[in-house]
Amino acid sequence: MERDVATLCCPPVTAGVLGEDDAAELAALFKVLADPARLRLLSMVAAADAGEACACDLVEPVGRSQPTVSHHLGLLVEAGLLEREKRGKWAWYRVVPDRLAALREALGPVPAGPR
Amino acid sequence: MERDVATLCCPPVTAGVLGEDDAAELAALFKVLADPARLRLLSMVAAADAGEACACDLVEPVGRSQPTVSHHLGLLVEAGLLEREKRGKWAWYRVVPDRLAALREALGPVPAGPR
DNA sequence: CTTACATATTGACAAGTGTCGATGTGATGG
DNA sequence: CCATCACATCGACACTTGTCAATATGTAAG
Repeated sequence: MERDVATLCCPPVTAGVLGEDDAAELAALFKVLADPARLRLLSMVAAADAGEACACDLVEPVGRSQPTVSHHLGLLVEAGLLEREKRGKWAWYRVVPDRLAALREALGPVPAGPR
Repeated sequence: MERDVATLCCPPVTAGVLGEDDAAELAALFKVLADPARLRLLSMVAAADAGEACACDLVEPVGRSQPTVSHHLGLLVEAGLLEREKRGKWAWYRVVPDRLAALREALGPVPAGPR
């Protein structure tokens, strides 16, 4: 069984020097976002009608083969960025907003907090 | 000359479906963050005393060879996340906060605005 | 059961990437 | 000049990764 990325996450980058382990964990998360196909899939699910999208509706617009799309969706789920629910023969995906927020905070503290 | 990543950046992921080109550009940026050594270097420069750090002080703590560190710093500069200034025989690096902020916003709109 | 369909898994391969040793480039100091 | 130091570039190599065709798994319909 390989390293599970989806557990916790994200000591902020701008505050303090990251240790090798924290850095590796964060890097693994960014690696999931470091692919055009995955970013497009993520945005497609985020823009879907009821907040969820069927895999069957993602294959054609993303312009990759069905196995490739399934592979990318699997990585996004493993990283905790998407949730999968199987209904009948279809697989439905939703974004996990908290996970995205955590990633965002890892890039620095809140932008401009009122004091 | 290859694709320069440091020009503009970042149509947000959560609003609308990304096109292949925008996705590729964003992915290229995330790819730079998708490495433990680079994340550590970034955090080290961010945590440096006067807001800048000499490359000579980064090699040992990051635990990689000098050429490897130079390579990673070069990628961070090319991505616009760091600025380099040569003074004498030393190279000094500063973070580019706007660039980090842009990346953060690409992960979604502002977290939770007071209504 | 059989067929059809949606999705996941496997195997294979080309391309990309992190790493280091060796070497190149410039600046500083004798 | 010549030696030294800081940094960048080059060449090579092991390892990772995105991709697809083929196949397996599982569900629904007849």
